[in-house]
Amino acid sequence: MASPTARDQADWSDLLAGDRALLDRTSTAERVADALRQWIIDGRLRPGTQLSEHSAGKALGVSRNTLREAFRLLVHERLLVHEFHRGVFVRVLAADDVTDLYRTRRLLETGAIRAASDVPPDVLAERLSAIDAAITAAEDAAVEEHWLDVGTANMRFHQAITALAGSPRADEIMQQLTAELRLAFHATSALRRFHEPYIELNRGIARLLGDGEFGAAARALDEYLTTAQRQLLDAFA
Amino acid sequence: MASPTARDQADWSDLLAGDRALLDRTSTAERVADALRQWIIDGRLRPGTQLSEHSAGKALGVSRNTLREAFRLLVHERLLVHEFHRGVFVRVLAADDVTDLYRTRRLLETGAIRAASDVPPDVLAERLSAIDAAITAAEDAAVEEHWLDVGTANMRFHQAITALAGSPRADEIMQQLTAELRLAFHATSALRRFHEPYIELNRGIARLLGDGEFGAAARALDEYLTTAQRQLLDAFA
DNA sequence: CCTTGTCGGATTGTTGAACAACTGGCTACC
DNA sequence: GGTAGCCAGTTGTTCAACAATCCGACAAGG
Repeated sequence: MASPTARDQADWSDLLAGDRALLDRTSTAERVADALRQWIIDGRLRPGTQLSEHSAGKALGVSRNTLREAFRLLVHERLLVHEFHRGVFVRVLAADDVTDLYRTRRLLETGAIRAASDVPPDVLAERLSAIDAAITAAEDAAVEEHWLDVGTANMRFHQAITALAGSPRADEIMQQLTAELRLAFHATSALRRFHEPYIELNRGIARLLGDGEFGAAARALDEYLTTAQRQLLDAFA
Repeated sequence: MASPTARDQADWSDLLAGDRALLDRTSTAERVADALRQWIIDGRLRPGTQLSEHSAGKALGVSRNTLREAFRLLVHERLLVHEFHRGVFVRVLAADDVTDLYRTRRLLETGAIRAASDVPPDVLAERLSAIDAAITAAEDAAVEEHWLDVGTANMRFHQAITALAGSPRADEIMQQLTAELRLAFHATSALRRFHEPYIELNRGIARLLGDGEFGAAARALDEYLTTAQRQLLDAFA
């Protein structure tokens, strides 16, 4: 049917298609949004601070129009709020927001665990190892007392839990939720050791998952989230 | 404490605060996005069609920059796709997308039903009545053979199911998912009677919910979604 | 026949300037 | 003390321009 050369070419295009995203193919507005998002997630932009179009545009070296496109993206991700004719501000979470964030996470994460029972064994093993890797990263960061990295690794743990469902959309939603949750962490600045006690709990959940105890793992995670939520809400007051 | 006049004024501001949104307080870009979103949801803009900045801007009477802001929003909602230096197109769903949409819906909807057992009775009754209302609307539209309205009511049913969780974020996610799903319906144009058989199933689920049989309702919905997914995927081929 | 090089029109990406609309604070006035 | 009006600064939106890129057409070459 196909000559050898033709098959080779097909292989090329398959391989190349994966790297298409690497060839910049990204607008200035998106790169600006990426930068701002990282600044917010890292806590370098405190909740409540206003981002004036003029100064932010000059600082980043982009025009006002481009900056506004980037703002739209981040507003849509709830990291910024837009008040008409007043400007954009880094979002300040209310207690209600924290409650709802945990409610939504509970929905997604426990659901993903329940869905894990239908995942074929080899794929499941791969996803479980991603969970383990996140826990290990958290442990390593903890011994070095890099609490910000512990937080990052902990977020990755929860994203890996969500990834059990194997749904790109669920993954993206979860990523957005965790980014939003960072706003809460940074709002309550005194939480340097907030994440530490959860590392051990994470291990326990991972162990249950490894044993195929999906129901028990879901219940444990549910309880876990309730505790974390309460603790964060307490820190709010 | 407060003088009568002061209390009157407080009443005013409370009442007025509800109407604040009516006083435009919304940017042109958002209104443009709303319009385009409705056009896509209604199927007046077919998947795959390109939206050129020049002609769309002239048609809607807005500048190119404003239009681009609106495009960003809809791209973020996955209703449009943006190809660098090529333009924006109404999204064309692949079979994978349909699968993932149903996967995510299953996560959210069955999770919401499970969460319903913790909702206080009076609030629960209110939310269940919203579900009933959606079903009734679908039945009414069915007898008049307005199949597009049946689809809309059916979407509202599933949003009402999700609303059992009482999470604004989950509600918004679900709203986005249903909008995205419309793309699939319109891509397979031959589905005029696609929604009809589900009305009865919806009734059955609502009955189970009313009886407090949350586990059974979740299982029924899960099965329901599996069937619907298969049927839609078949229509894709 | 198929591939490759080249060209020109059309569209998008991005910028800067301009003006209208609005906000927030200041002042003067009662 | 409160209120109306004014004013500087910011945002909302448009417009025009230019650079970068895409796409189809057409020609050249194997």
